[in-house]
Amino acid sequence: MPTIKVATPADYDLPRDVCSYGYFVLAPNYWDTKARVLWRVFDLGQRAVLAKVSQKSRRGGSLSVWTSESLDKTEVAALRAQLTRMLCLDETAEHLAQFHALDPRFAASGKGRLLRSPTLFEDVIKTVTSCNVTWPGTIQMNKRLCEVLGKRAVVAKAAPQAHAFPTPAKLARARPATLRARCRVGYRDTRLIELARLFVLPPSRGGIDESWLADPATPDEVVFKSLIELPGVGPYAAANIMQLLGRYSRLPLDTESVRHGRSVLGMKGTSAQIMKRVKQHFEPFGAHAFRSYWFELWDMYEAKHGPSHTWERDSTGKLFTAAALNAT
DNA sequence: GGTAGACCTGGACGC
DNA sequence: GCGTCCAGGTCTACC
Repeated sequence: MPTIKVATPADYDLPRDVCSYGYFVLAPNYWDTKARVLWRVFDLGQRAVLAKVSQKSRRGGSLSVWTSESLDKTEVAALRAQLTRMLCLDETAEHLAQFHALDPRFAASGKGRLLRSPTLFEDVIKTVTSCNVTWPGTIQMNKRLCEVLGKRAVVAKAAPQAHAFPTPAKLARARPATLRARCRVGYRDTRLIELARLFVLPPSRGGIDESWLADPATPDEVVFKSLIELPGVGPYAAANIMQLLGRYSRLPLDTESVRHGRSVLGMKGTSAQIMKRVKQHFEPFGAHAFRSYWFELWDMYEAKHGPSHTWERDSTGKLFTAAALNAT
C-alpha cells in the first residue's frame, strides 16, 4: 500500500487541528470520527487520488498519508504542497506561541491552527457557498460541486469520498444552469463561474494574484479592498478569506457574531451595534483577533456538542442551524 | 453613506 | 402532502 510520511511542527495534533474549522465536514473532506483520520480526494493534475491522513502519536508525530494509487515524484510533491497549505504545517510552534501569549486561554489546549483548503480557489468558493445560506445548504452545495464537476478517483464503491474539488478551469467552463439545477447553488451560479475565471486568468490580464495576496508585505487593508471587489464577496466573505490566507486581524462578522455577542458576551442593542461591539471586544488581540474570536466560539460549540473530532458530517449540519444554536 | 428589497434553497411548521 | 414562513450575506437601486 503506497504511503508517504509528512513531517509536522512539534505541537501538531491531527484531530485538534483538522477539526478546528467547519470546512472539515465539507466535501471533498471526510473526517472519520472513529478512526480519527482525514479522508480526501486530491486533484494532482493529471488525475485524482484518494488519500487517508493519519497520525500515530499525538503532538508532533509525523503524518502517514496512504494513497489509493502509487504516485510519481511530481505527484508526491504536489500532494505535500497541498497538505502543507491545508493543515498549516508551515506555521511553527514558535509562531503559534505569539497567539497564546496574547490569549492564554488557548495555551493549554494548544488550539490555534485553522484548517483551510489545499488551494485559495477552494477557500474562496467554499466561502461564497457559505454566504446567505444555512450550514446544511453549504454542506450540500460543496458535496454536489464535487460530484458534478470534480475529477473522480479510482476507488472502491464504499470509499468515503470519490471526487475531488473542481478545478478553476472546470468551474469556469460550467454553465450557470448546470450549477443551479445540479449543484443547487441558486443565484450564486454566475458569481461562482466569474470567480473561477478570475483564477484561470493570469494576474497580468486581471486574474487573481495569489502570491501578492499571500505576501506578508501586502498590507491587510489593501488585501481586504482587493477581495471585496470580487463577485459574491462582501465584507463578511472578504474577512473570512483573509483568515484563510493566515491574516487574522479582521473578524468575519455575521449573524453568528451577533448571537455570540448577545448570548455569551451579554451585549445589547441592534445587530449593527452588536457587530461593532464584538469587533471592539476583540481588538486588543490585534493581529490574532480572529483566532481569539473563533476559538471562543468553537469552545462554546464543543461545550454544547462534545469535542469537534466526534462530529459526524451527516448530522453536524443540523447542530448549526439558528434554531439549534439558540436553544441552550 | 445608509437602507430597503430581491436573490435562492432547504428546513420547520401548520393544516 | 402541500403551502407558508424563515435564515442567511451580497448586490442594486434609491434617497
